[in-house]
Amino acid sequence: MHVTLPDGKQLDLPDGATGLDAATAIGPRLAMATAAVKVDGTLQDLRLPLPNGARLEIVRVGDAEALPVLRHSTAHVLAEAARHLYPGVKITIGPPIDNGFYYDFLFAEPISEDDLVRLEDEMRRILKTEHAYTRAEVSRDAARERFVAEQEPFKVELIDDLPADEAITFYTQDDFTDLCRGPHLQSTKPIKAFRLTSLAGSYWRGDATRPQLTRVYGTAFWSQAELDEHLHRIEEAKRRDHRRLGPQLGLFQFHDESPGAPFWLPDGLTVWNELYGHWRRENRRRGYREVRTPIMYDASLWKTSGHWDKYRENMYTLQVDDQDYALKPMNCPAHCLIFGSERRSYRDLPLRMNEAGLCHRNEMQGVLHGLMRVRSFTQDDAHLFITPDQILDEVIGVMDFATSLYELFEMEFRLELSTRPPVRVGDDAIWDRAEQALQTALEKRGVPFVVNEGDGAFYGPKIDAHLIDALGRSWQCGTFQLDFNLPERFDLAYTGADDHEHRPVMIHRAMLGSFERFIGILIEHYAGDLPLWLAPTQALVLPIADRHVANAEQAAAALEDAGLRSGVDRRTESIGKKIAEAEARKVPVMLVVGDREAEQGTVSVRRRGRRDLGSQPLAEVVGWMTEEMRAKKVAG
RNA sequence: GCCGGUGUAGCUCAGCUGGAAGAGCGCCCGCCUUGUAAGCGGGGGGUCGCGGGUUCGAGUCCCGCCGCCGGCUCCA
Repeated sequence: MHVTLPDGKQLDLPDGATGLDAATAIGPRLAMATAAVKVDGTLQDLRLPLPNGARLEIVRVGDAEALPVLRHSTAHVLAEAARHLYPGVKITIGPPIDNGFYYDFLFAEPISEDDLVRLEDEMRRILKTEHAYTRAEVSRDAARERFVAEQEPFKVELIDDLPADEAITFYTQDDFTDLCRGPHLQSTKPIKAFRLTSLAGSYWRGDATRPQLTRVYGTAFWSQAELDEHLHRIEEAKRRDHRRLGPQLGLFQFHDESPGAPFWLPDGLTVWNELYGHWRRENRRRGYREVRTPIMYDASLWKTSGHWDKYRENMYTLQVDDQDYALKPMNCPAHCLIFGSERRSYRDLPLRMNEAGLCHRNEMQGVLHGLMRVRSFTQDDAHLFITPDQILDEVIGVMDFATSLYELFEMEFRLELSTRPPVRVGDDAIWDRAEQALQTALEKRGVPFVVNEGDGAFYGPKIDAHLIDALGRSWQCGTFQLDFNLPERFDLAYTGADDHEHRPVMIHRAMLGSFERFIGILIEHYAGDLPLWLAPTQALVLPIADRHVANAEQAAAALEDAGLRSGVDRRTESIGKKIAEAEARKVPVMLVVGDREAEQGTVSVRRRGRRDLGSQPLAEVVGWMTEEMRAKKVAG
């Protein structure tokens, strides 16, 4: 048999040769450094036989591509350490994840963060000796027998649930054997730079009705330097955390008296209003008409919409005069009422209705997270009432709108398409059409996306857009959902060209997700250094000495007249201190005025994060600031 | 909601095995009148998250509740 190497050369090998055999044939040093192999582009264990004619690539120790292998192997050492230290612990699964790995255990007694140190020490002790990872294919009965004997019920359950045709493999290092698909390193030797980072609860198979496990998170890198850099990056990212920056910059705050509900302070509300202004102008430009609907409704509305049955635990309900009411968790039923309030013609469609709608959802206490997940938030919502023929054009329009917003802020996003679930409403013809439209819209944008088969809502397929926070956590912001259900429930109709009544299709659309969440992402994205057009104070005038205050106030007044948010630092402090504090407040433009400037009729310009840029007439400053604001530039 | 952690001055934090609540920054007052990242001196400020308990004595130990942090689950 033969395989093809990345340089195009063919390598002849005996039948049944493994990845490691191939590496050995190339050179013994390469064989020693092999972590895994890529067969036709997919990562595979180096112990597996190679298929004839495959494209083969050796992935070496030190390659970023093999990091998941290193981390997975490290997770096994963690499990071994846990077995040594806590006899009777039940092991479950321990996969590599984006920035590390975890292993879920069921401990007889709860463990705390102090135990992470003990576990790490035991791992280091194990790693003092090099242990080979050996792979063994075993029969289902033998595998089952082993874990029954070891009293590992979770492993037994995993084996029982494996498809009948799937081979069962064990990996062993030292005295520890785990049910595992692999791939793994040749030995523990490359495991040097690792750290157990945190402890968390998790549910067996993500099911809250099953036993709660203890998850130990860790990470591993090929070198200590890379590990240190990673840990350092996390520390840096914490500085960008909007929950720290927001209160520090006086943007918003939280109070115990209303958990999960942000209080917007004057500077934060300025950011909010600028964002809202941009959003509503863009909506109008793209043919949306803005509405505003109540936040409290009679329960009958939620019975019509289906929320009363399906979503009630998440809603705030209340009784007024013996009537059931609820605060709205979504705006769609309100918009359906508006649509249904008059006879609609096909000539009225698409009818695009947008609302910055204040919604309340009773989120579980443990999931609240700064501005990212709150109980009271303002969705940048819209509903498009359309004919089935308009699905494609409107989906393209919505995608275009949303991506233009993300691009304005130079933010990266990830798109996901969710298709029909097994249980659903609407006939297959319209699902075909809808899924096709979403896919076409995605392809037209030319951006990569992942497909989550069967993950759509029962009422229609959707596209979700995720943005990433400072710590790499992903938050769903954009969501574009087709809906065949609500128009039915609200008995919505339009008169077609044929003079018959037809059912419209609805598109639910949020792009920012909510103003709260998006501003949270913005703060982290810019590390608080908001672009000029969003900055609460755009220019701060800094008098050198008290005698320059009047001059400074004139300058600030002129800036205000030009529509620029400005202020004066009137305190009797050194200019160095005033600058230091303006920098800390993230003010984009600092204008210094002293004797020289008074004489010349200028101001000295300093931009955030930069040095003295020299003096200019104030009119010139107003000119470029106005232009920068109009163009919504992200950096000056 | 669940698991683990955590809560001390406006902020960041120290406070050992229970024995008179502290520091730096901010704030207030005074001096300095200042040229591009923090001038000097003085002063005020705390029901130690809340409620019980143990103790001669609790910031410290125990129990309950609340908030926050890291996750699980869910979602904008």
